[in-house]
Amino acid sequence: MSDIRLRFAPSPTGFLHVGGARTALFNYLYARRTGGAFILRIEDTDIERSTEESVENLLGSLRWLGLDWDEGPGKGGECGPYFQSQRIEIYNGYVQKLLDEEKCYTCFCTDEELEAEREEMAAKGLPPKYSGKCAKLRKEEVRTLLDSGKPFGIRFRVPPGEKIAVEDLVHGHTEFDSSILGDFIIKRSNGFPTYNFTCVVDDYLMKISHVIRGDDHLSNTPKQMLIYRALGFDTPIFGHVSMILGPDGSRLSKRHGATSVEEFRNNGFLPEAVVNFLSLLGWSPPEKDGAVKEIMDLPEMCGLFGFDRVSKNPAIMNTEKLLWMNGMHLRKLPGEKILELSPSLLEDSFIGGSREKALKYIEATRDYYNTLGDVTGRLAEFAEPGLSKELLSEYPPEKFIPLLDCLLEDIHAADLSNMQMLPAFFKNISKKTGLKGRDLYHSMRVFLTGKNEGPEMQHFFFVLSKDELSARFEKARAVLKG
RNA sequence: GUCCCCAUCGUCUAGAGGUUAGGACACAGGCCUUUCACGUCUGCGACAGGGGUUCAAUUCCCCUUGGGGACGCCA
Repeated sequence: MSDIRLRFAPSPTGFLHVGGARTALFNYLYARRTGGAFILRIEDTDIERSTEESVENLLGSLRWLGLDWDEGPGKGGECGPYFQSQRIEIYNGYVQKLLDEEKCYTCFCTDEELEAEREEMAAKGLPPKYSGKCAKLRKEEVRTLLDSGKPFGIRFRVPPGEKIAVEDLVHGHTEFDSSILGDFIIKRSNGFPTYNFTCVVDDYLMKISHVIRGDDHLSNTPKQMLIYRALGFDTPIFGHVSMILGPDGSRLSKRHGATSVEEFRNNGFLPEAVVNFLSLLGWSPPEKDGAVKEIMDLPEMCGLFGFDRVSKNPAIMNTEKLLWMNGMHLRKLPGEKILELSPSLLEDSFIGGSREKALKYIEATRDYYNTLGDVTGRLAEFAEPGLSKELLSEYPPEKFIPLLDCLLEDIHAADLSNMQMLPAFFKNISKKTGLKGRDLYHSMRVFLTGKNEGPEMQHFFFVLSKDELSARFEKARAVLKG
């Protein structure tokens, strides 16, 4: 195994978002591509918002997508624990180190004070950064406040006027000036350290070589660089992947419809399609023989992925293409697999619990599938129709009763077990009755299904048993005879 | 407001100074076909605007505009 180590570090405060899923995917792909390790770390330092259910959901979504991790929850690993909430002692040690070196300080400001300060800055048209008030506190003052039991947080002392350069894998060279940064909290008054601090400590301790995350963290990076410096850690390679936006170009949110992996799963999408679709949001596979192969499975993507082809632009989520792509993946699946994914198919009254019939039905209708929901969506077309005189009014008895007679006679001896045999069967019926084209096929469709459209006629003869075919044709004959 | 990022068809994107600006989804039409779908073919459709640099800019630089992000004791 190489020294390349990547991680996905979500906070368990909700479902796995498509943006997060894609970040996880890019990390996974690069790790697999390079023979490195893919680590999952749960960033649950916000005890207010982190929930156990979110953790379970996150893990479930990741597993469903097929993004298996080498180290992390349920897997263990040398750099654990992988829940930040279990690493508080570790962070405290580093906070103390910084405190001893006076690279951070205690802050006694209350939320109200900070809020007032921000408003004041905003009113003056200044960037709302912390004034550094508590940085000026004398040791004795701090002592007194501490003794009085006043709550306090720990702030990182940002050195002013420093240039902070980030060489980003996707954005290239980016520079920040530390002066735009206010001293920021690295440890809350409730004792829990904050993201920018834990992230640095863990990425270092877990020997992360590449930090691949969302664009929204780009402006956090200078803060983290400062912490790396203060702690004397080497910095990893950064790569900031663009955001995924909603159809209106704004940040993706609930009002944009399905945005979580969970929802796509529930809506009949396949993990291979979701992963495939997400991979193409911000990455393009290299051309091969002048063409791009867009439909890929995870191993194929692993073989092709690289940050040289990751785009800087934010991407708007287009569900239409996902739908198409899902169909591509779904239609490729063997019938058994589709049946396994659509267990309710067996409960249908037409299928009657018969695996054999279900598989025949799948073979006959698979070209119509885009989502798993479409699998059962065609059943109504196979159900026994309620035929009436009005429905069959287009079909004069003198012309079509001979057809039904002929069908009823020939069905028994015919081999309907193979769809390839059916064109010959129909040809023979056509020859005997003199009916062809629409007269022949459309009438059979209506007699059999009571509908004007649906799968090809041969599919019905393939799926329906001879008894069912006979029964339906007999019924149609009875209605025609009136 | 300040700082950072981004800017090619409606959408995802290829392009890395000279291309009829390519592909995919969607859309329209043709073919296949009893219908719909699948498949296939064709069409529609873009370099945000303005300045530079250059013999030559979609491509490099600057400005504007637009979008996004950060400026939290959220991550």
